[in-house]
Order: sequence, then C-alpha cells, then structure tokens
Amino acid sequence: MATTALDALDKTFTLAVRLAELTHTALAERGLTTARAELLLVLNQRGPSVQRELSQALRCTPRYVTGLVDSLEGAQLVSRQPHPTDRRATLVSLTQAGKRTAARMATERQQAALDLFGELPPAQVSAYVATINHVLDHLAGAPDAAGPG
Amino acid sequence: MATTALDALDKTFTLAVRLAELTHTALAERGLTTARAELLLVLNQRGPSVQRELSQALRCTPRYVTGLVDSLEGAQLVSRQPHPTDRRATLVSLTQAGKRTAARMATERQQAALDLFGELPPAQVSAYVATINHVLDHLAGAPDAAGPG
DNA sequence: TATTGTTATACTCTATAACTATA
DNA sequence: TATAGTTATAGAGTATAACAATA
Repeated sequence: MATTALDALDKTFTLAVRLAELTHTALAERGLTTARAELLLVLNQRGPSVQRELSQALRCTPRYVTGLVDSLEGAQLVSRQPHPTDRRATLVSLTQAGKRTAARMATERQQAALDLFGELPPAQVSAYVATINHVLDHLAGAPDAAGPG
Repeated sequence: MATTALDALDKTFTLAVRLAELTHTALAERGLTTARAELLLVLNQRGPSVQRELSQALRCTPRYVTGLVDSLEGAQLVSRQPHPTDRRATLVSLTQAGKRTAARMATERQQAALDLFGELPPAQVSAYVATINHVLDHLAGAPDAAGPG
C-alpha cells in the first residue's frame, strides 16, 4: 500500500536524523566528532595503521587524516611513531587512553542497542533487520533510487 | 538476544548513512542541499512565509535563512516580496519553477518509497514502522540513550 | 618516477554579534 | 524597547594543489 511505503521512508529519515543528532551530542561531550570517533574505532579494529590506510578506511583525503590525527594526538588518544621500514610513512596507534575511549564507545553502543531494541520480541528485531537488508540490497542494486527527503 | 539488538543498531546506522549519501548526491545534481530542499518543502506546505517563520521551521538562525533564500532566489526557485502590513518583514514564496521542483521532489520521494518498500508484504512494512516508532519513543523518553556508532 | 605526509589555500555549512529599519 | 532582516566575521568540516622526503 502506497501510504505505508511512504510512511516507512519518512520514519526511516526521522530516525536517521534523530540518531545523528544524538551521536553528535554524545560524542561532542567528550570532544569527539564522528570522523574522529571513526578513526578511533578503525584503529581499535585494525591496530596501528599508516595514515594512508586510515584515509582509505574513512574515505577521506590524506590531508584530512593529518588533521584528525593532529587533534586526536593533542587529546592524547593516539600517538604517531615512525614506520619501522618505510621512512616516509607514519604509524598511528591508540594510546592507553585511546584504547579506553574506544572500549567505552563499544560498550555504550551495546548498551544503547539493548535500550532501544532489547524489549522487543527477537522475531520483530529480526524482521526489522531483514527489512533494512532488503532496502540496502535495493540501494546497492539501483544506486540512484533514493529521492530527496 | 544481545547480538541481534546490536545488529539492528548497526544496520540502522548503515542505512542512515547510505540514505544520507544518496539524498545528498541526488540533491546536489540539481544544485540543492538538504537545507535548501527543506526550505522548498516548508514553503510548499505552508505557502508564502516570513523569514523568521522559516528559521523556526528549519531550526536555524535568521541569518542563515538569509543565505538560503539568497541562493534559492538566485536559482529563481523562490522570490521575496514586501510584507503587506509589516514593513520590516519579508515574505518568501515559491516561484513557478520552485513549485515544480517541490512537486518533483515529492513525486520522487514517493517513487523511492515504492522502490524500496513496495515489494514487501504490507505486514512487514507495518512491523518495520512499528519498530521505528518504538525506538523513537525510547529516544524521546530517554533523550541521551544512544551511544556513538 | 611514484608515494607518504604536510604546508598553503579555499569552499561549504552554520553560528554569533553588531547594526539598520521599522514596530 | 523589541523585532525582522542584513552586513561582518568566525569556526568547523572537508577538499585540491603544490611540495619535501623517501622509495
């Protein structure tokens, strides 16, 4: 039914905006932005990385990674070391504080997931994920299908 | 089950990012940004409006509305008229081209909704919307519940 | 000659503050 | 004195281009 499909798209946008606002403020409280937090998470997953790798993982320019690492280094969440074999490259790794921050973000994300979805019957959550997967498949297949919201 | 809740949150973020990217590029192709498109949609819903009203509707500063209206006026999608009774105020309304653009955006949004959700059984779409409503209710109740993603 | 990171520069989005005209 | 809009300015996020050191 047409009305329901439009409802679904509208609600999806509403939730997206709401989640973006909340993550933005939650991160801002500890001096982080989305890009900086993502860099921490990437380092947490991959371990020490060269800046070029980070720019590929975050899909941003190498120049921008320089700025992100500068600010995170200033906050003592990451540190730069010379690359052991390639003297052009810089190795970036989490400090102890950076590891704690990344771990805490992971914990809070888990807690938020439980707060938001934990009360629902597992079948409903599975159906929700299945619906999103369907939408994502559609978007992957026809990458220009989404109109403005 | 814990894993499923986290999956649901992750998928929600993935979809949000994907939809944001797509709307951004779709709007950029016709020289629009999210804020400019929203202004057109607000004018389409409310009819001619004073800039102060627009700044409240878009939750941005009056100064920023000036810039948005400047650019949309430059694109001949909106026009400014003197307010009939309050000579301090400016009335902003859609031009014919602006009306066409707003109408086309509405049509495309409807089409996108059908593309993305139209194939699914109505019951699944309803359950999806119900799930989002549950999450939105939770976010409204405990506005700091979402952790970083 | 190609690659890593950086300095220099610029553009977009958005905000605050000070100001003008009007109420 | 308060309100509507604008000029001036600023800051965050992100990009491109040119350049140095190294491969």
